[in-house]
Amino acid sequence: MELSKHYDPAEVEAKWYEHWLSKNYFRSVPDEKPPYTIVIPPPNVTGVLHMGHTLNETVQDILARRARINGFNVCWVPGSDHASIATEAKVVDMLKREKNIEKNNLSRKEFLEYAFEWKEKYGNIIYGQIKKLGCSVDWERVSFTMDDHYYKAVIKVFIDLYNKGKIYRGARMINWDTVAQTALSDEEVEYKEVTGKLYYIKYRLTDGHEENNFITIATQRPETIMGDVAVCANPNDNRYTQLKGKKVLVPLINKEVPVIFDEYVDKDFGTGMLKITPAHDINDFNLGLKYNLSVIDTLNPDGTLSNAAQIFIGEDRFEARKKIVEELYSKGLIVKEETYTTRLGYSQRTQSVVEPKISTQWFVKMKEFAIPALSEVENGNIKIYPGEKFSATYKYWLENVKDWCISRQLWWGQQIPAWYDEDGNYVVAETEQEAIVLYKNNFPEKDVKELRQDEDVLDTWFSSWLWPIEVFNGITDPGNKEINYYYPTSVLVTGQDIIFFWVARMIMAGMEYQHQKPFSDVYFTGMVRDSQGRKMSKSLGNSPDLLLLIKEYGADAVRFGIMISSPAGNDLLFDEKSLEQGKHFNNKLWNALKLIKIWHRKQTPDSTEQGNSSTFAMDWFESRLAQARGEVNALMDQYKLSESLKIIYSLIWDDFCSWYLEWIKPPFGKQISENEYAKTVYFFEELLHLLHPFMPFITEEIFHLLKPQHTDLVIKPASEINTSNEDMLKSGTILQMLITAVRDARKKHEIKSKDAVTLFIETGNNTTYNAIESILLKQVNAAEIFYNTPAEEKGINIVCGNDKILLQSHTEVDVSAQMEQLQKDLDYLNNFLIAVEKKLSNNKFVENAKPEVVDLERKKKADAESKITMIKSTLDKLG
RNA sequence: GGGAGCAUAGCUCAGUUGGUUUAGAGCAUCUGCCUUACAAGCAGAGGGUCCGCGGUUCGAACCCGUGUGCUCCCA
Repeated sequence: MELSKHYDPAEVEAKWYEHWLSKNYFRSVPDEKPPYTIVIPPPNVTGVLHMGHTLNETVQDILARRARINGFNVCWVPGSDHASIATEAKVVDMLKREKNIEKNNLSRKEFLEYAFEWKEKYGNIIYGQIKKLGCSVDWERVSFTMDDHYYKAVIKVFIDLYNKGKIYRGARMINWDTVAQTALSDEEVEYKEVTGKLYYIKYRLTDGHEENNFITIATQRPETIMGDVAVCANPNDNRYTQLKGKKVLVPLINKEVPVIFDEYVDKDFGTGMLKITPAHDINDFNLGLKYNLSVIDTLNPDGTLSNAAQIFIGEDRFEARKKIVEELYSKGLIVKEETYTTRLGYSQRTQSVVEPKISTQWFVKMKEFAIPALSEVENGNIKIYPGEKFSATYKYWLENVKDWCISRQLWWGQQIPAWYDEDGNYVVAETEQEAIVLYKNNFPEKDVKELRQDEDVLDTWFSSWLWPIEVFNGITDPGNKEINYYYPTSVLVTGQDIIFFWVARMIMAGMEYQHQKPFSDVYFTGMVRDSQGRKMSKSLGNSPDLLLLIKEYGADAVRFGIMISSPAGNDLLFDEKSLEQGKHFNNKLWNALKLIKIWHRKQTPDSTEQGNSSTFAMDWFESRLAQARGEVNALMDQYKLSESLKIIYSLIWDDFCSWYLEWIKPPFGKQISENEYAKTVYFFEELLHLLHPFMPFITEEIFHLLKPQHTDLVIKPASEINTSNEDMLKSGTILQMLITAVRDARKKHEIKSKDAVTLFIETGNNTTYNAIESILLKQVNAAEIFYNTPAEEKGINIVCGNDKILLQSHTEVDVSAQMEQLQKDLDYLNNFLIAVEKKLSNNKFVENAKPEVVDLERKKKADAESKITMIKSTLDKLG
């Protein structure tokens, strides 16, 4: 079969993925082998995979494929997340745009039908991308956080925690998203620094009717003055003590409110006088509780002013601010305004300014959950990679954790199983029937036939925190065979940005319901940025389309590119150059295959072997391979994936292609022996196996093109690692250094590669040269080598290690250039010798340093001295 | 404002408990090659005040202190 000039990934990748699926290689059922379990961090069904997902899934696939090769029963569970707020927003938007339907005009049931349609469409897009990328997930286990059993699990957990007293309902200051019109948890608020204005507003005192009898209060939010219920100063602030017992009028609406005193007020901020608006500020709310003040909520859920505001009713809060400022100015009630830098909270999902709001919501008590979640990480039961960076953050959050607001004023999600009567009394139960029974028991005096279920749904994270358990039905069917086998999972691979949202809460849920950690290791990937270090975002347009990248470079090259530039835990600066590097690597592998296939047609019996040189090449590479495999294993165990890939890349490109294949290559017109051929094929297979987790498609393809196989690479067990022979490795290095030194000299003296040269080598290391001689001859195009024989004519002098080489050729050599080079070497060595001698002449060093360190310095000294002698004698001869 | 981390070649990063020659890799750069697997290639080369300052030590990229700059998390 004729192999094409360049490797073409598209067809190959589709073919092998189909094949792997048809053989059920990714299917996992519990058996006697040790399990290796990964649950995918479920992508939101809001859209498509971005580069962050790509990095994540690639890392997981590498770990999964490696574990599979290493004899584990690998189970990688795919799935997606219903992403309550984000998806509902997208569906609402789509309905409006495409169908001209307002959510308000739909029933809950109708809306959910549209939402499920959306989920089908986008869920499938995501799964298609995961396939294209080559992910070895078990497709019979696709899970979704709104699957029937999953839904039941979430409800079951809610009821359980409520009954345990760990969930409660109450009015609290929460974060309100005026666009999505729902409560948010503290974690869903992002703070940004912005420049605002501080308005100094006059509040008139009620007694004494003189015009200028007023106090001035600074506020950033003049639109909330209608919700003021008091003004407050520090009791130690002498400027205001005479106001005790007085009242002031709120501007524009002329409402009378008292002046109160509390040490909370900062005397130095603004005028030292604070307006108290309990409905719109958490601190004001707390003061309100302390002094028994009323709460006047002047905002509607959509951020417009409510009836309670009395003026500008229905105006948006920011519009209202402008108009109120105008009106205050026109009435002479603003003293001044200042620019002021402050931090504002924005909704993670809608990017709107979050409104602090008093609202009755459901909360999870977090303090108790935090204790085991913290100790599992602190006692090393769960290991975080990279550790130092995130353990402290994790600990801080858990030690300062606040209660978790879990109710959302949305439809897309698990509806809260609380049932209310008309007076607001409620019970918590899975079904209405159960609720009625419970209700009759709890409220025997009432006669109610119908209860109304809570309209709200639960926070998405309240479902995804059960992910590692419920994908195996661990909540709905506790102690079943699968959860017992697969749990705890082996590793969680995710982004550092969801350490609190998800990682910490999964540990909490795991400890609560399985009494065991959900995963042994957590591997945090960095964030994917563009090559200039900017975050990838739609607005910047710097987020590439995964499928287009795969089309252009192939999935293997995408995987290569993203992994080679992705140091553990660090952000990844995505650059298509690295994908190109991956594509070139594909081509390199392809060409190595082509070369070996050419040899295949021209084998001869073993008796005509190339002799010592091929034996050396094979023995050396055997050792080099063993060494590299050991390094890769050690790195992989520490999740240093990028470094592992670099080692494999260099092993294949440099050691195998550039050195080994050239060394074993038969001379022009000659043929390779059967033994040499078989060995070379074996090496290539081992290399493909080592690379397979990173680049699964091309490795499987070449593995099969190399020779007829009884198995597929994807499931072929890894062979034992042989020990590497240190002497052999050393000899290999000497040979490489010699070749490079001679080639360098040839180039510097412009000796054409076609001109054969003669080498005179002065060395004490004849055994090594015996083994490597024919390779050396071939690699530097030398006709002959003489050992320890004085040369009659002049030539180019080269110092390599402890040996001296004289190179003779037909080309006229430039003596001065040679001397210059030698002088440079001599200077370097002299300086080096001075440094070593200084060390050795220092008594304290000789006395205090470890003996082996001192010996090493002595050896360095001896080495340097002998080299210096060698160079000097050469220079003398030349001069 | 509180906390954490980082600073090594033009870029992105390695550098294991302080001593393996005067610090390594990939990419980029420069030079020479269409050499019978590969120009998506081969061969070779250049490139560093290890952020500044001070300290500990016989010895510091590495440990300690301090300054500067950047990043992230939390309020």
